[in-house]
Amino acid sequence: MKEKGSLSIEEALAQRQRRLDGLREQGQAYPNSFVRSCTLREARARPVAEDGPELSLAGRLTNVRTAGKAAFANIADADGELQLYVQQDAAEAFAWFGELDFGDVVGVTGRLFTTRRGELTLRVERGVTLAKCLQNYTPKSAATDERQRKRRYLALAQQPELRRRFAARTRLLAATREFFGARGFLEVETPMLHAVQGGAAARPFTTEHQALGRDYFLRIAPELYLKRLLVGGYEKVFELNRSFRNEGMSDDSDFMDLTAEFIQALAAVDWLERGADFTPGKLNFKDHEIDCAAPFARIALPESLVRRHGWSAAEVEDAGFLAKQAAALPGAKAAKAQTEPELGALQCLLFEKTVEDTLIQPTFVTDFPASMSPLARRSDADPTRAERFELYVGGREIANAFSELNDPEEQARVFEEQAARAAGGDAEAMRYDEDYIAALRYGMPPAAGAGIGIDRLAMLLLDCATIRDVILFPQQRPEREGKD
RNA sequence: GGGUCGUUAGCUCAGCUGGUAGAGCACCGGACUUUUAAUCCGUGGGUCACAGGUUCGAGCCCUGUACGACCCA
Repeated sequence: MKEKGSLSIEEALAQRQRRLDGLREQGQAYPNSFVRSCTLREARARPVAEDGPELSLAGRLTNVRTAGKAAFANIADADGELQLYVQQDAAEAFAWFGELDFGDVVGVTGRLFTTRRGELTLRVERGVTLAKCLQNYTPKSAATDERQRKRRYLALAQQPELRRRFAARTRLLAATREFFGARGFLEVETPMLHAVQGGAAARPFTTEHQALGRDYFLRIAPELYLKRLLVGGYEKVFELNRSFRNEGMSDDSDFMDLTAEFIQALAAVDWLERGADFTPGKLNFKDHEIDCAAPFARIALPESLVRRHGWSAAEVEDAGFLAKQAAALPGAKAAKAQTEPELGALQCLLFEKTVEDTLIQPTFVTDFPASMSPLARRSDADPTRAERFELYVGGREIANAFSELNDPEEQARVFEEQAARAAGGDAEAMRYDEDYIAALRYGMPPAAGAGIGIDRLAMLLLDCATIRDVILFPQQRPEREGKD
């Protein structure tokens, strides 16, 4: 089936198809299995001898170099790569090899030898096509970032370093579990579908339960369920799983958010701050070197505004003054802040808009307004403040921690305020959760808890500028059909 | 949702003042039995995102649409 001239992409795909048809005619084109002697990485440790044992190896064809009556090729498996050598003397294997295309998944059998240039190579005696690649597969041409995320499987197949990145992410998850496990925390799973919106300030996705005939929300946080478990007698629990937020996509947030949320009874928030000891030494993130070895900086939220803008301590506690400053900011939130000037909301807004980005080195931000912390315990010293901190690294919030509000009557009042905001049109406000109040009324021990944004932590550790680079299948608009 | 920029071969990109489409790599054919981003020789490959408009003539100018990137919301 020789062609004159070169092939258009359509013709090249048709040729792959014809070759598959040929395999079908010969028998099973998609063999049930292939028994390999070892992985390609393991093969590199095997003894090399022309009279040595036969090895059966498998992988995807990544490169071919023909040389007349012989050919060299490379195959790659999950974590290794090896060169193949096929020569015309092995007639059957040579003929089989001639029908291969880039990207085919193959199994080969032969003996190892070392080439003149010192490259460990398998001399192929027999070969079998395990899965024909019917798509264009051009390993030497780099695809765009966008395409790589949409066809992640293709990018993964062609880039071992990308596979290593996601393997590193998985190790981060395992390390997180080990960290909590070693400290006596029990991993739990709490509901993904919530009947009542709560646990965080965010707009949820809604869904419908057919049999129950009512709407549910994809959870925005597991927090209220973890606290129910403290009422149930557990003292240390954590959950490592996703929450879902119905918000715009950005470099910092996917709509799915992987968090490690944990809570410990009989602890206060300062325990959490002392516990942030599992970080590595120095990190390179974007253009910054981040030093995680030194003690983390610590600053009160209002003080951060003083330092950033040179405002006085009195001014940052003055809602009227802050409203004027907020009005100078672009955007709808600023406009909203003007119509509803609440001191805590203004402090948080200005912090978020003007300070957050500047917190490159690890920094604990404390003294969040109680009004913006509906599930946190108020400070005994200053009831306008919550016993809460957030950890910022690389200009992003990595963790949010606080002493838990366990007074059912105060929590009920807070829920009423939240419900009133919701009724006023605030889509992110919590709703009154009767069952949660009922649980608190049985008595929840004092406790402290936190949530760590694992996706963002992965960005830091792996030096990725966008969250889409640490999520295997990030949310994307669907690719248009008909394009290969 | 708003602003800016972009969309040309399978991939990455050129394309002048509006004058009938280019390169590298990939692919295909030929040579080569230890090559390795193999090398050498050769031939193809295009609805210039889509739809209109201006013009003797549009990849290029104008309008709209789709998709994407960045910034803002």
